[in-house]
Amino acid sequence: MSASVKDVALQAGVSVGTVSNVLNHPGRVSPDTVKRVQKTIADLGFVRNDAARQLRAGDSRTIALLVFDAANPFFADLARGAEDAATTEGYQVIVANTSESLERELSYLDLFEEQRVRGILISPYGDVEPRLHALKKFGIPSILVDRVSENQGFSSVSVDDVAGGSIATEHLLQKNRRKIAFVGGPLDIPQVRDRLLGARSAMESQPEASLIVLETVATTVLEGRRVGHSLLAMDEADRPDAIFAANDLVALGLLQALVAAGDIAVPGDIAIVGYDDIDFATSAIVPLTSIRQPSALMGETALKLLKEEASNSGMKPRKVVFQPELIVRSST
Amino acid sequence: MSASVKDVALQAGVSVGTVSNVLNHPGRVSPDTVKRVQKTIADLGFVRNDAARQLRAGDSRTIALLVFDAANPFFADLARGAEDAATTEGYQVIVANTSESLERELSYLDLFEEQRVRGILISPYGDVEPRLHALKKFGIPSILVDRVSENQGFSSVSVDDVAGGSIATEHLLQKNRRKIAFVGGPLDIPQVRDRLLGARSAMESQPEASLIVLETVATTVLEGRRVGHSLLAMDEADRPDAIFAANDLVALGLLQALVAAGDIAVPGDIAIVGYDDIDFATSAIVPLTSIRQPSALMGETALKLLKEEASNSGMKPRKVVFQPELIVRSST
DNA sequence: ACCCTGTTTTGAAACGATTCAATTATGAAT
DNA sequence: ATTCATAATTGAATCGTTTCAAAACAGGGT
Repeated sequence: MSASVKDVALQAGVSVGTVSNVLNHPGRVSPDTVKRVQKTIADLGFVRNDAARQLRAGDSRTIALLVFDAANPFFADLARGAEDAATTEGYQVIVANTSESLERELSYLDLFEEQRVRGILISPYGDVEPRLHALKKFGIPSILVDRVSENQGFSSVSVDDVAGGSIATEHLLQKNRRKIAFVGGPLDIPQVRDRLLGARSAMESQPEASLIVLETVATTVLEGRRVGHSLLAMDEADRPDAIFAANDLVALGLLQALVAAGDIAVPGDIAIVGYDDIDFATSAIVPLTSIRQPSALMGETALKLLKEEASNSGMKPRKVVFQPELIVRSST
Repeated sequence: MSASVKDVALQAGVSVGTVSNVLNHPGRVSPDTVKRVQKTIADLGFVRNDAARQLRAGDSRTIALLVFDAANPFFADLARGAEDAATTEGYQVIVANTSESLERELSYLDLFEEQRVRGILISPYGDVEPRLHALKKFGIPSILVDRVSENQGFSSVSVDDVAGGSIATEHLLQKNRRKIAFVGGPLDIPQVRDRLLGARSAMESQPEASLIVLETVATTVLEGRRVGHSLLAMDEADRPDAIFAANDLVALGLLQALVAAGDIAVPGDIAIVGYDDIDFATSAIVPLTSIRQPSALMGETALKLLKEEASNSGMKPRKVVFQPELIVRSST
């Protein structure tokens, strides 16, 4: 169907080795020959077969990025950061989305292993560390993104979520809120757990304040809206006067439900803090106070760590932890 | 480094052909042998090398999705639709983002060609049809997404953007707006051009109404905000009383700039219509009237078309055109 | 003419899975 | 015991590239 090096070699009157050299080490070939071969390549429409190249070379130039919610702009930003860094390093990034399915997460990891990708950037959903360990032994390194390794086995790029949760909650306490609700879930997701942990620790400074937890099945706009409606149905006396949402999507969902109803004012009745500071937090119906994470920078950093680990497999895992930042807007 | 079929064959006391059959046609192998080989595979930690398989087989199970703005939730939704459909069809989707760079767009297409992907779903940014034609001749079909083929050469899944632009503008006219601004760009992007075209045609029914065009360099929140600020700086008498934004990102940017300033009311002074009806339109500072496109369904449909074309290369290009839908919210 | 050095070019081997024609094993029927 | 059909297994050939030791070539110095 399509031309191979052999065809090019034949047509150009050189050997296959020379064609390959023109492609990969043009310096080793005389200028005349380079020109002639290149012309033939153009004439025949030859395109290198990457599968064959990779088979021979043994390694690929592809890095996989696996996230569990591509619809979250936080991950979109992170992906962009990683992609930009990859381009300058000569790698290409493929992004895969597991949509919060453990099954898909594992099946993508299988796929990446078959494809012998150069490395994996992963924001894990389930408990994949054992699987990642196997991959590492196999020669495929991983970097955890937005989460630290449970047992120090992997390098990671994350934000101090405990600190973030604490900052957010302190901010609410400082605004004289005393009945705080944490909305997010599932609670076994480390990001969510840590943010809640931070919230709890901040509560200790105010013994008369209380924290309730409203768990969701996912950190999405839809779930936020659902909880918002349940708050509306609540007896007014029992309602919290502040909400710390596990991320901005949940916070926006809450806003939609609460503000649309009209009889709950934000921040008058309920103050809301989100998390991630996505672009859309600024333009929300009530501009959202949020905890900013340096998403693109995180992606970029993760890619750089991965690059080093891919070329030097004996490295000790490193942990890069960014500090979160409170961005105050109208919602508090 | 890692075990190959040969190693497995040796260890299990069978031939490589048998190992391959266990992997691909287990029915042809006796149950005992299957069991024994599978045990050996597990013991040795054998993982099939996809490059070798693809080299031999000649075709891959990978479909590429190329978009020019992965940060736009519209494309995230579209990607999810395509991915879901792909999973059920046994394909895998890799997503690549060109960030509105023509150079990157072409370089990704080169990459996909080298990788011999099964097909390409592309929402083109630049004028890539000639390139796609070459790819087709090479055996790699493409489906245009969110845009129709200039010369009928490719199948496409799109929304009638002219109709969408027309509906949006009619809605504004019906709300008694007479000085309408179209904000978006660059104007050589077909989606933008068509929406403007639709707007122009709707204007014809109202000779005393006027349409001005404020071109942007990209359809992003940032550009929307920029135009918003320039509107603020405008003499009040000259200001439009309605805006049709080329997409929701631009509309949200406009909202941020206009509403934050406080002296322009939406929709009081200026009504705004966006396009795409992304999730965040609902929770915008002024919930946004928008033109809805069935994004996930479009992704799904595109993948199905591609699948058919990949298995039957002689097909006539088909065009699927969805109708856009006006979603009215507070911003008008 | 010959040797030496450095530059180009060659072509067979290797990467690892799949295929398929050929071979061997199995067992039922005579 | 022999034949025959069917099932199971084999292993060499193949895909297209890269590598690398060896061969060919060029040209300067004696």
